[in-house]
Amino acid sequence: MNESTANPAAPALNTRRQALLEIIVSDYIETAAPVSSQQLARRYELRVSPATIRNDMAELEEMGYISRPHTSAGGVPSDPGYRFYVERAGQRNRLPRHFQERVRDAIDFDEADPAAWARSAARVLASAVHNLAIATTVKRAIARVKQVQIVHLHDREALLVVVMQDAQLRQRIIHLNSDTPQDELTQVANRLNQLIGGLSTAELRTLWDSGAVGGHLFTTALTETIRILSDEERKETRERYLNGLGHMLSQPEFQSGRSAQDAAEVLDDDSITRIFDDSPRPAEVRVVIGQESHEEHLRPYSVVYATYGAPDGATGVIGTMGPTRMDYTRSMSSVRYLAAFLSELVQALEPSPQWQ
Amino acid sequence: MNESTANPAAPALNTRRQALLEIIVSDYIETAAPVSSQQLARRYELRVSPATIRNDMAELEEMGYISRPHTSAGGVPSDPGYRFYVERAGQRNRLPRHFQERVRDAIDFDEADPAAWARSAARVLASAVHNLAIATTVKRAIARVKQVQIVHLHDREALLVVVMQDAQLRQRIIHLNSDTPQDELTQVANRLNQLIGGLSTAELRTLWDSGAVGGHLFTTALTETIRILSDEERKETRERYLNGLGHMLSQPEFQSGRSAQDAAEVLDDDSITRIFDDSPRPAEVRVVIGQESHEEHLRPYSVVYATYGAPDGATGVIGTMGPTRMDYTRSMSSVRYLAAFLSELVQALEPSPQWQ
DNA sequence: GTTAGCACTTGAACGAGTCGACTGCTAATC
DNA sequence: GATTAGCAGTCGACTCGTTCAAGTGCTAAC
Repeated sequence: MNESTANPAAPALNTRRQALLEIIVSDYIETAAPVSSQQLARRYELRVSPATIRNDMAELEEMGYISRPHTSAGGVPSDPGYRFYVERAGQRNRLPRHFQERVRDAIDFDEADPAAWARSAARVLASAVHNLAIATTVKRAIARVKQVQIVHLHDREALLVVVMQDAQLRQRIIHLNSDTPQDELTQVANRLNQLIGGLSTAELRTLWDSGAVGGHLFTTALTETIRILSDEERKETRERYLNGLGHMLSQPEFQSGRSAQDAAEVLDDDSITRIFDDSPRPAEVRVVIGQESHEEHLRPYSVVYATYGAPDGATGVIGTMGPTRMDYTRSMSSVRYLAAFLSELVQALEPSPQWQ
Repeated sequence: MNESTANPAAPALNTRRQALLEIIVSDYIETAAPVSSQQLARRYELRVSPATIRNDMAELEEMGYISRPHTSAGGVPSDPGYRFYVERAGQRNRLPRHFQERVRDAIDFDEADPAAWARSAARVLASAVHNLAIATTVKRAIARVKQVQIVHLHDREALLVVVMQDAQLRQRIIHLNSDTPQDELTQVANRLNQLIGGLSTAELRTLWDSGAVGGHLFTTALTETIRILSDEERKETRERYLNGLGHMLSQPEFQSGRSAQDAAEVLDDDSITRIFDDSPRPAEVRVVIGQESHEEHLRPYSVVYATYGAPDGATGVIGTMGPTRMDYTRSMSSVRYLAAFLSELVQALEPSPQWQ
């Protein structure tokens, strides 16, 4: 990205002030203390005096990029300041040390278990960015059945297992007319499989409407399969894995003032998941800074997240949440890398086109 | 339970002091403020003067049941004081209002998904006791396979789905010699099922050692099935669902002093799960109070938990964690009820004896 | 064994005073 | 016109002393 690219939405700033703003944001991200003109002059080779910096900072404050806790205090970036920083420096790659190795060690491909992948990914991400991390399992917008299986439980109950196109499993209990031996259940399942393999919910409904073949058990299994698929499309069935709230609460903003309780409540409600609903296309990392969020509860925080999965296939979300003073470059790099990594794994579970 | 039953491990107390101690503990649980002799005299009909209460409280302090934040402050129960209270009042049934209805509304039997049950149970429990709640899915000490299924993915990869005796599903990717059509995969699965239905890990190993029938695919599937089962027995595969950290952090002990960060870190590490390892037999509710815990990190908290599931079958754990000043009677009642409720659900998934 | 009375202890709340860090402004300088 | 030195002014953080109310511990009387 070109150094001189300015945030299009923001009022123009001369080059020195742009550079200064970037330094202020990055210094504040690092130290968590309001940055003063003197410190800036001392720590960075700016070749101007503190007084000049003060003038520039007054200008930045005027334009809304920074604010001051009180009259005689240093500058603290405001949301537009962070936004400027993200647009300007967000594409830089700053993975934490040994991040790739850590990811590879933590995630076991052969498990074939998107839930386990998501859990591990959240753990690695949380410890890399020192904030809360969230990963969801995957889900397709359009569910297709691949195969079903009916397993005898006891008396008049059996377990219907549905393997979906993206290799995810779902199960329901079905109630039978009479106690039926496993052989017969398997027969019905096989017959069903020949008819419904690869079908979507809509196609299954058509089949059902056509009053298809088969007795009571066949019909029940078909009905329940349809119900599972439509639940799958309607409900948010993706499992969420959270990790690293402790990391986040160790940030200085929670030591005094900021309520840890509010942060904890975010875990239990669905604000985060709702943010994720508006998911970017794969490979794009999205950043929502403080007040930019539509979710009331998330206003005090920033969220960095990305979609992973197969294009037009099963997708999940991975991201991190923390105070607006978070290390955006590191967070974006880590999220980008993990999303790409998980995408590869998930795509390996997708059926290849010729078997579709 | 007889009112005069004293905690066997504790030094003897006359009846009035026992009653006083119970009142002190229950008052402190309710108000979270050190209880003074005057308040006790005013609020409860004790028929003695504050001075007498002071003498009794001095005795209770001497014996370690209560302590004082500072010289001129009221009494606060210490761990043995809570223990006394739990032994004396723990069996009383004090379910929160409409608790049964809330449980029934929240938990959907037909989903047949122990993970969904555990998630809902944790949510209901957390909001009932206003503390952190934890529920795990179930797991058998000895894993048995019920049925397997092999589903084509693409090229040389297939998905091995294992339905276990307790209706739980596990999956792994298996690598094939050559791209094999679904029909053939199903055939192998059927052949396998006739041999291995109901077998334990040990029995599967014997079968494998006998150099059983079948080609490469058959052997691979058998090997991976064995691996899944032994992982199941070796690893802690139970999924944990946590809920209500926000409730817990709203308790007054976290408003000032007590670190919310420490509490949050408990979520990420395995202290709680390790406590659960020492699981009581079903129907027994276990209470671990503060310093009684073997887990360093859990010392500042109390945990109330119970095992649920089928006797000698699949078991999980449900419990709640909070500051030592928690409502033990309510917590124990709620946990007891939920454990019984979940046990019923899980037992419905167990195979009936004749099909074993 | 119980109670009244009283001296004593202690934390919490409040306000005044001090200190240090930093800014904003003005006037001089490049 | 931009930059800089110098300086008065502002504000939070910290400390110290005071006051106040709550509650105990002890003693002597009942």
